[in-house]
Amino acid sequence: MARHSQIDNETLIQKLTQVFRDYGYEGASLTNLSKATGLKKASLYHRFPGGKEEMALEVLNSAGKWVEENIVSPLNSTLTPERKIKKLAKKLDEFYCGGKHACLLNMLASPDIKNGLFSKHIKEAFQVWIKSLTDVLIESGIDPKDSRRRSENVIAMMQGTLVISRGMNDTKPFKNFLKSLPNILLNAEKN
Amino acid sequence: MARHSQIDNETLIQKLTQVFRDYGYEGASLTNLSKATGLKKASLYHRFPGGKEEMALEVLNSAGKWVEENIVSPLNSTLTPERKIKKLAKKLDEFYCGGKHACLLNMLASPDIKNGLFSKHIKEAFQVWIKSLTDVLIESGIDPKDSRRRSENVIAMMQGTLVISRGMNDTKPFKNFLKSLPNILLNAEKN
DNA sequence: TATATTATACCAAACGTTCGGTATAGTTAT
DNA sequence: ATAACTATACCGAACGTTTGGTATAATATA
Repeated sequence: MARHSQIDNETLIQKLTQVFRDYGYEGASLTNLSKATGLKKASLYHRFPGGKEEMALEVLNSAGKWVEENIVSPLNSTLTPERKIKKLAKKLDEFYCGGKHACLLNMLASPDIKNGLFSKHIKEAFQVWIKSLTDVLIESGIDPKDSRRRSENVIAMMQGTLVISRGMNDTKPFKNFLKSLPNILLNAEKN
Repeated sequence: MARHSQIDNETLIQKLTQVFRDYGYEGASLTNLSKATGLKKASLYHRFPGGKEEMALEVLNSAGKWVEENIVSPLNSTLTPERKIKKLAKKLDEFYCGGKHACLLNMLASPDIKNGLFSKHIKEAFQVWIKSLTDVLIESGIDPKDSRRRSENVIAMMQGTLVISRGMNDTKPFKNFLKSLPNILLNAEKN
């Protein structure tokens, strides 16, 4: 009964995500966000009456949903642990664009932005990551405590290689991490 | 032949460092920096004529020097590899305040701030970290290629556990990383 | 026509930065 | 000894710009 949006919600969120990932919260100015989406400020405020805060929260939620559908859910499927991990690696490569993009959880983690508005989301997101992985390892027969420890290590490696890939302007660290994923998770003796 | 500084250069840089580490470049406002140092904005410009850019660069340089003196140099000493790694863990704990502070290399890594003004420094810093560690492992008898791979993994784990510790508001991940450091570096079979 | 959407113009507040000037210390000249 | 001078450290106030945010008018669709 009215005019059509000139950009659908999904791709809108996607464009916003790119800016928040590359610039962080403070660095993601409305000018940036406007340029990236092709929408003027007023239009952005029409779509997100809550302003920048709402945009960031929606971006965070959207990423959470993507992870739920593409990572967590497959990890809960009936595939063998080996196949799950292979699939995981593929999806991670897709999610982080081969290591070219930083992680939102890192870029929005500062507890000092907006009175820690994102802190809760981020904490929960990390917990989801770790739990999903842990369950797979337990299922594959690894001792629960060891499973948990390995999962935490893997999430740390993921975040760390993303940081290093960005800092060195070279996606190799992240790529290598993905390659070694199955080995680390399922075959590691120590570490 | 002039008035005394009310804050010496070293502690000044130290205070600035805290702000840049907690807020990132864009988040570190002159108001923040002023409050943290006790110097008014104009006074900060007297000490750093180049403004915020110069402050961040000095902070980066200072951190680099600290690492050189407290990390790299001990790793080049005549201690046994085991003792070096133990010392390393202690210094890392000190450097990152037990995991309570983020790493500058992560917080300033965005290639989009100031036309990538910090990119070169950050890249070099990562290379220094990795090379120093690699040399120790080679010295301890580990295959050079393997040494390099392990070192990269350790730096990734360090960055990753810092990210997670911040995101989960819990220093355990970083603390656990420090504890496992000697094992990962010297005894690991796989990963 | 009715309404969802976008564009123009605008705002107060905060941003990084600059400037005129004061306070304090050490040096020099008397 | 002391007054004049120089050099550095500091600060209040303002600079122009950009920030996030808001009216209000124009546009396009149904």
